[in-house]
Amino acid sequence: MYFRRSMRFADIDAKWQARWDSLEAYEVVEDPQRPKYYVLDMFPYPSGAGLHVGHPLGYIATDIIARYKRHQGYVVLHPMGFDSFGLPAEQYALRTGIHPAITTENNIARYTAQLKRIGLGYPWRRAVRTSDPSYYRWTQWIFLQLFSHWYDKKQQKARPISELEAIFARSGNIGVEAATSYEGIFDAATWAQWDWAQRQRVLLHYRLAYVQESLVNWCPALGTVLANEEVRDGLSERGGHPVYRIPMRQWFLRITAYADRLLAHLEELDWPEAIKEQQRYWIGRSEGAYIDFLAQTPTGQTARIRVFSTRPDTLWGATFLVLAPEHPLVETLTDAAQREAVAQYRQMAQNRLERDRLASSGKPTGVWLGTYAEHPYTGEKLPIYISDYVLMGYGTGAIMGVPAHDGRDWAFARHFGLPIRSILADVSVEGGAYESREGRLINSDFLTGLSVSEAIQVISQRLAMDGKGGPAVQYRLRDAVFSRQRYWGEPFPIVWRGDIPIPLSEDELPVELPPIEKYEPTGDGRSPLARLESWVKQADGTLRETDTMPGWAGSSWYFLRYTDPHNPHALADPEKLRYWLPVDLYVGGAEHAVGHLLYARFWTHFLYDIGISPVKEPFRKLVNQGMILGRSILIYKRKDAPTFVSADLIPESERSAYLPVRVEVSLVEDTQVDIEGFRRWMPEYKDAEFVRNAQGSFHGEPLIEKMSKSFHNVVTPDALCEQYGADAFRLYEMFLGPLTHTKPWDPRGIQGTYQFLRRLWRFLVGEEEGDEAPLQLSEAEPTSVELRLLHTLIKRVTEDIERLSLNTCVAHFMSFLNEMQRLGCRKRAIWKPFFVLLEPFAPHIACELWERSGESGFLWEMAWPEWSEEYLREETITYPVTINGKLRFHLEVAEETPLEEIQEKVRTDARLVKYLNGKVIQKIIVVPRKIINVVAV
RNA sequence: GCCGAGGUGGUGGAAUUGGUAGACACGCAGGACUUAAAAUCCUGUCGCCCGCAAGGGCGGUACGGGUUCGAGUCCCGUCCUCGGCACCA
Repeated sequence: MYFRRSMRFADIDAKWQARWDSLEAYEVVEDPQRPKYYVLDMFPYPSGAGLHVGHPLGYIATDIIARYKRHQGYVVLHPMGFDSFGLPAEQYALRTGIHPAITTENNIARYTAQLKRIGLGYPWRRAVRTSDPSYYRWTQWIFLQLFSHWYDKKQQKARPISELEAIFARSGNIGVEAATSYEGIFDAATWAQWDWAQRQRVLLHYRLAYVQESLVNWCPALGTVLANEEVRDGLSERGGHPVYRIPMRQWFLRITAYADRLLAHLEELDWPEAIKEQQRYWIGRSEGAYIDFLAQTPTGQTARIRVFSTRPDTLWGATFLVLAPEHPLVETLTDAAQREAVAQYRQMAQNRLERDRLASSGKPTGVWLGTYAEHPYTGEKLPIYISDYVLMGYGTGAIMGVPAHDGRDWAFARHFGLPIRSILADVSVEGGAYESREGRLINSDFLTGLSVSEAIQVISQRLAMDGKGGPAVQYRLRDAVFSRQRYWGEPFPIVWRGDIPIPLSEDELPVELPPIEKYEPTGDGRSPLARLESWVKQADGTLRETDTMPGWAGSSWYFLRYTDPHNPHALADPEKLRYWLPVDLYVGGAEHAVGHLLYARFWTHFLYDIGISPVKEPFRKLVNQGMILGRSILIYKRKDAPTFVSADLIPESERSAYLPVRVEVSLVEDTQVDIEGFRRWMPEYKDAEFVRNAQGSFHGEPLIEKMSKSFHNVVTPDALCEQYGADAFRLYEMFLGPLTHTKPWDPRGIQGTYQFLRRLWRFLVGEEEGDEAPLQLSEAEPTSVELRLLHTLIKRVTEDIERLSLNTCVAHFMSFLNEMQRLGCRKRAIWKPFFVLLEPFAPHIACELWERSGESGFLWEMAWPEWSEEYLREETITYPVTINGKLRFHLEVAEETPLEEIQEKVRTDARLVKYLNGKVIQKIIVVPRKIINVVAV
């Protein structure tokens, strides 16, 4: 009986899901007459493992918001699609020879079925996938736009490269303030002399998409280059293979051009402070100054070493210079006697993995070049070192060592016996550097007597005046590597003529990814596409680019495509973009804090500059859903024998004699393990001995940890939906706790929401009714108590949805049902609005109850009920009375009783005397409708 | 080390601007129905103490201070957990 009845929820699910599909209930069309709401889930990568219960947490929340907003009259866009290019499908192809397109197709089908099973109301006709040529055609198009634009710092926007060519023809690059890696200066005459190839080489330094030879993270095992964020401790994040730094020609996007804007616009975003802070740090703006030091090379020439410092005021405290080992001047500045030692150090630094560098952090290393630089004002000789604590990629790759006021410099100076010289009055630098900016300068020529901030101003100006440097701003942010030597990604719309990249024209798009037979990397760093000569070699002698784009290419603009997903003529219709953007609510995991979210912002700013995106910032409000942790079960095996012992029989002191083994959670009921199931599941233990407890059962021990296949603690939504129905599953996901918190998945807990729906069903439909039994609601007038409970519910649920407190909404529904059961209320006037309130959370059962109660129309289109304060009012208010803050008794007064009268009632209350203990009442504080506090001394 | 979030019963959590701490559930215990189990229903469930009982007292939101008539909530200090970053000049 239990089994048959529980199946009914699954039947109801199927009925309504089929109906929504056939009605296309969740497709959406723009309506300029009504307000829009765009709610978005982070783009999933369709992995082979399918969804576990952690994934849909955010999807269910946004589905509830979307349905709620729809009831409120908004035109709601809540789309879903797939980020379907990526390494896992390619690595699967390497193992199996199955084309990534097929793997991806299968995985998407599985994901889609799982998402539909949960009753998520997506407009599936709008689904996009990044690996579809009709989609990546526009990813390639955006790349072409980046390639054909440069960033004008004066106008603070991207401009067409043709305008830059016109400027160069008119006046060279003098006066051009651009985001560029070009360092030379040329005039119009020089530009006119250059041939086409030379001009292209120069322009490439200005384009927002450009190529550059650079040190990259080369991972031989994956046969590919990794982004910095994909490398952890010198190992690849995926697979944990060693990574080496080698030079390679790479595509880059000039995100640094947008650093200032990406930083400044964070202010206006309704995002969690943690994410904003991470982006601020990632962009890492720091103000300071360039300072030029002159140095004599061993051959008697003069070299200029430019350093960057955020503390130019400490110039008189500098006692040495340090260059990054890769710094281009190291070669020329090295004295013959030091050549060997320097070469060795550079060799080591280059191949040294980050892992090793971290392991030895704290112990300074470095080598003196054997030469000196001259202090720009005192002329003092400062020794020049190289050390790997100075990074080539940040600032100028050179620093002045000020040991008195920088901790790392201090450690370095101590280690090499260099002088430590404070330039701040009354400061001790014996035990360590004084890094605070408090104090007055001493021994600093024209800076002496100034405060730190004054001195920074003065020296910065003075350096600029003297031609020895000047104020400067540096960013931690680097340009983003945009090349991947992989197959399963977007091909570049680029061909090469010699060393010059040439963009294809728009009408040649999309450049389709050709089929290949071997997925192995070529081993020399090029992508598998390089083997396809027929594809690479063009009739005109040019060669196709064989790199493909990284995973974040397609995901940096997908939210734009959803507004007009099948438009063959444009990225999207401008009208539709204007209607839908920005995204009003974006929900996803915090792991995308700096990667995806920064790139998507960058692309949107760029597309805004060139008139495509109507907004600069794509995501107005962002919410990070918390992780759902799994509950693993450990059972204990004797280390010395194939014997498992029930966990409750092992005292703490004997634990060390046992080895914990994780059991597949589906073989466990609470902590009790199905031994036969375990033997079948893990045949290597099929003959093991199991020691049961006195009750004859065998127990494991629970452990809360990340949900992962390797921990055997994965719970999938599919089985839960079959057993309890999609609605119980949805409610439980929400009931677990606040959306943003990390929380464990307790498999027993779903009983609670399941029980709630069963009680609701039994209360309204009845115990043993047949499948088609209608719902007999009473037409009687509701009482004031019933109305008060209903309107309280409306108010609570509405307010809680608004602040995304969905767990408390579920609790309110439960309390409401408890009350109605107690009152025996089955009145239509009460339950009809309830069904609307319930629909966003439990759409299947709500729709079924709505239909059975004889209501017409589609429940999901009904207006959201509004509460009315007049029903919330009670005739009497029960005040808690506290004496000096301690709760003593309750006092009931009529609603509109004046303050004085309430105070009088308290003062004369017989119960008061007993608690006063002879104390004298000082005053009586009445907080209207809340509390009464008697102050007595 | 730095940045961010957090610490409330056996468990997940609630308490929206300072106003009855522990809502709503899970689990557990006891009971009803049943030959029995499942399912369902009822009762209890922060700790300690007094009472046969109804009921009452004291303590309690990581720890130590403070502000306030009143603090889980605000302020100062300490400890712990989780997430992120890591030689950024």
